[in-house]
Amino acid sequence: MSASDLQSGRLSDFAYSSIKEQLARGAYKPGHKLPIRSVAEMLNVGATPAREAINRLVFEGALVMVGPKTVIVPHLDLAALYEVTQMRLALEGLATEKGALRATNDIVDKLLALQEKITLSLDEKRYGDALHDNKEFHFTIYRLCEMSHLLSTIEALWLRVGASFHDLYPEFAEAKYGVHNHLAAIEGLVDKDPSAVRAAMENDIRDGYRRLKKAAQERLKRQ
Amino acid sequence: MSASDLQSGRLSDFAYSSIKEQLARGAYKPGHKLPIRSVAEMLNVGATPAREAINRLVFEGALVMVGPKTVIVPHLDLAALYEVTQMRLALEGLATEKGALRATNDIVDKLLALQEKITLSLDEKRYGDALHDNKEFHFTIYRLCEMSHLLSTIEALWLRVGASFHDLYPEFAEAKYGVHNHLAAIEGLVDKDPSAVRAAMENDIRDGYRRLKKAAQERLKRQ
DNA sequence: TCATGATTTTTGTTATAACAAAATTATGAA
DNA sequence: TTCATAATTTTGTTATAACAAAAATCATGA
Repeated sequence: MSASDLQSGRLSDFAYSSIKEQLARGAYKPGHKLPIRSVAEMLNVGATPAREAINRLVFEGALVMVGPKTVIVPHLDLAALYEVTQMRLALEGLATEKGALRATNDIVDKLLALQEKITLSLDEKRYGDALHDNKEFHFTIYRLCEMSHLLSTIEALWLRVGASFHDLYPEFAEAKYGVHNHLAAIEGLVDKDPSAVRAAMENDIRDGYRRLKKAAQERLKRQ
Repeated sequence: MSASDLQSGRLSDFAYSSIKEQLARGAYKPGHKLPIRSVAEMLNVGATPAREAINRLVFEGALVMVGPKTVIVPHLDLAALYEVTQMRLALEGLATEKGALRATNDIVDKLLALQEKITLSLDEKRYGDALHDNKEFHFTIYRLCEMSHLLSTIEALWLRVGASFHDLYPEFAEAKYGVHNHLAAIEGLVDKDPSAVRAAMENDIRDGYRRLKKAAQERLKRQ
């Protein structure tokens, strides 16, 4: 991917997406520094778009400033994980409940297909694919409420947890977590029962939180 | 206020705060355009900080892009008001519930003092002061949970509604709304009853929503 | 008067250079 | 070695100029 590939002419957006993707795939270890000029050179853009992208990610919490002139990929931080989880429960629960009644048969079919893909990916230990489809599963439901600002706020939360905890996901994903919750959510959609869908999604978020927390704690102990 | 007054050396932050303040006090009518160069000249800064501030406000939803090169102060939009209100209920409810047990006697005293100020301001028709202290009342409670990212997300929501609906506040504030809810919240804090505090705050948010909606609808009819 | 096309102006974006401040490295003494 | 201090490099920020594209204005026709 290079700057010329981007449909939007804005290099700032290109830089933003690029860094975000690197973060989401865990390309940078926690503590890794991201100086403007390095990022600019890496992406073949000027300092202005690189700076803008970095600042935006700092603002969203995906990167952190540890000094007046140093931004790094955040370290594991259980307090942050807890805070993000609480916000996720509130906002993703809201999106779920508001959108649940709008689920069509097509949506249900899409979710079922996604769940099959997820299960298959987990069986074949393709955790990256599983995580990708897991995200798509969630957002397929959240998009139903048609609240754009809510959606983008939720996305920022996913980015935040993804950036800090991505290196934990492999061991985290092994347990086939989420299958049961996802099926319960689909059932709630079919039954036109918003609060049931919400409960299922909240359960999914809480399960994920527990596993991530455990994995993070073990990681911390080992080091 | 001029650029040299700012403690943070960053002109971007100065520009951001300045525009935000203008928006919050309703200095710009909905539809007002904010071109980078005009803002830059007005604030005596270069194009870069002005651009950065505007983009940030667009990202937060306080300003909107209506064309590839035109950002304006958003028009009244009932759908947006609803969306923001739902998010406020979720996030401010969360902050309230998580922080309620940490309220000390000092906090309660501060809230009581603020409430007296609010009532006095309303009696004397100083609505600007009343709104300011109302915000301080809310955030004094929200700050108790000590979740910084949650706090800044909530602040962005207040900015968003403030920017679009500020011109409605005078007629909106006349009804002495909120007094009862605020007192109920304080009572819940004293009783160490988080869900009671949350209920009071949610009630406050909902009351405000109803009034703003009504005022907006009347305004729309009249025009 | 109104639409439509051409022209002019305005505007957002970006690369770049300069500056000040922070971060890093080197140096020195205990 | 260890710690403080000085020298050096790196870095964030900002103003500016140039460019392309959008918006506004004007002109022209019916």
